[in-house]
Amino acid sequence: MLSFYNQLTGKKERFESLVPKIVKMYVCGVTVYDYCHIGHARSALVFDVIRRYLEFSGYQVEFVKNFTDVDDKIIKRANEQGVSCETITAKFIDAYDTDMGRLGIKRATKEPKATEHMAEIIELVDRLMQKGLAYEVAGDVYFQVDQYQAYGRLSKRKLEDLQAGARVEVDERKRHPMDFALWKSSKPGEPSWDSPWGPGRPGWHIECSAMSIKHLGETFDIHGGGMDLIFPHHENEIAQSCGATGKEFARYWIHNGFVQINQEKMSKSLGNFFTIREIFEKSKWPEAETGEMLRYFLIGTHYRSPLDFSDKSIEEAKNALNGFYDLFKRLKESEYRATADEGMIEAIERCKVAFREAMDDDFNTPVAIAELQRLKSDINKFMGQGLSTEARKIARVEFQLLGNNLGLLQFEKWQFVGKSRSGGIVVRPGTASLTITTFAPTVTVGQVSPETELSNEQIEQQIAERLDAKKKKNFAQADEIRKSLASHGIIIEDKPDGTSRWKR
RNA sequence: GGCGCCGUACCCAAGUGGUUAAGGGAGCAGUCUGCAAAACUGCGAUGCAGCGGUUCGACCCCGCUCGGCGCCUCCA
Repeated sequence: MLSFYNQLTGKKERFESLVPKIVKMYVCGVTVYDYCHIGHARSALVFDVIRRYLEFSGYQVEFVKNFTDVDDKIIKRANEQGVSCETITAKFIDAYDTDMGRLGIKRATKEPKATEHMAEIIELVDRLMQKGLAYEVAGDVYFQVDQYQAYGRLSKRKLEDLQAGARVEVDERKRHPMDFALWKSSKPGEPSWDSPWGPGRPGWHIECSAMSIKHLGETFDIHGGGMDLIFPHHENEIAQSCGATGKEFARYWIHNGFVQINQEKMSKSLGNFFTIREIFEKSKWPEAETGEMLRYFLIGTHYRSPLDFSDKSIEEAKNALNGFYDLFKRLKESEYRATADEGMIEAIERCKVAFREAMDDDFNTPVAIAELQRLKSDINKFMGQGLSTEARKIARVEFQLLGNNLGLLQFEKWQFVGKSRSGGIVVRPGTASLTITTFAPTVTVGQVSPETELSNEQIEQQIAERLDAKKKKNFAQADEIRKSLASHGIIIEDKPDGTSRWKR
């Protein structure tokens, strides 16, 4: 039985969907005014894995992930560049799709945009006005926080506490300092829509309420996003939605932890972030492999814990994944013995159970991965005893099936070709706190191997020559070829039958 | 000021009131191999920041201390 931590209740709870076999899930996407960084990648990935696992568990998942395409930052960016907001948003939505695609993140079933839901947004604001939960001041509409008794139930804060520490200047026109904008009157030159309160645009929080209600209904199962959205964004969404409908909004709330650099939150204001595309561009590995390494690294830590990004962690992920792909390569080789077939089947069954237990327990991906590692090790042992060709195929399929939950182990093989070897990611730590705030992280060359690439044909040619030398017991020459290939990053593995396999 | 999180071996990282504290990476030793690689085997925290307390028993519960961080403002 699946259970996971519900931020709303502050406890790990057994999950039961509102409608049997169907899960309705809404996740806050991004504001499209810039390229996504690894923090965005983590969030998208966490919910991608959750979605995959829910599907694996037999649910049909209605997964809505929005794009915020009306916002101050977008307007600012458009003005800076002298282009329209649409130009900016179209560009970064496109970039989002590309970057997330490279990480193997599946598309949501619906990806609504705020600008396409003005009617629903206005209607929702109007409902709140009708109910006396909102008020208008000179074309702006605010939600009146103290009219919603349960305000603070998600973030576990009291209205009084919030006021005490408020660092923002209080807008005198508000009835309560924490009241937030549902509708903002537009200034000249800003995107605007007609409304009962004059031309304007929606506040940040209302779009998510409007879109989730429209696409998933007034009450739905799961709402997710980054930790930082708990307050005020999600708190406000709850207030607006419940206020308007009088019903429960999302029943389970899931929030992912941050990606950090040198123990600090990765953020634009600290200037310590890496964009996803910059990592792909600077990676010394091909795109598909880089994507899988990143994925492995990002889900190697439980989704609610912080995780520190570094070049070393990517390298570790690569080495860990290599173990699987090395095994897969050997699983493809034929064998007539079936000595250990039975044991292998047992091991696979054990792994399946353990894998599910791990994922059922608050989506514990690190443990799920550990189970796959254990299976890898088991199968290596069985292979030494003798696994039939059929058993080998079964093993490969099982890795693929379980790995699919994590979006891992789906490739036929890892192929380190077609990309120049001149990248690598290095995270340079700041030396003092003062440095860190102004520190711009650099993505630079890691391990440089300036050797020119060899084509597969060239490599095969060399290996044939070496084989020949070996047959003639000319080991000196054979070793010479091995050394030469090694200098190009090619590793040769001799098989028992005298032939060789190789890898980059 | 309010709310909250974290501190597990060289590194990453699970975990739990009572088995041998998962798994990975790196390292070392061995088996195998013409050499090598891979694989396999073994080694690696008498201890889970520190100090107290509760308990028959705590890494896990409580308190304090030290260290690091997050939210309360746009933020994945």
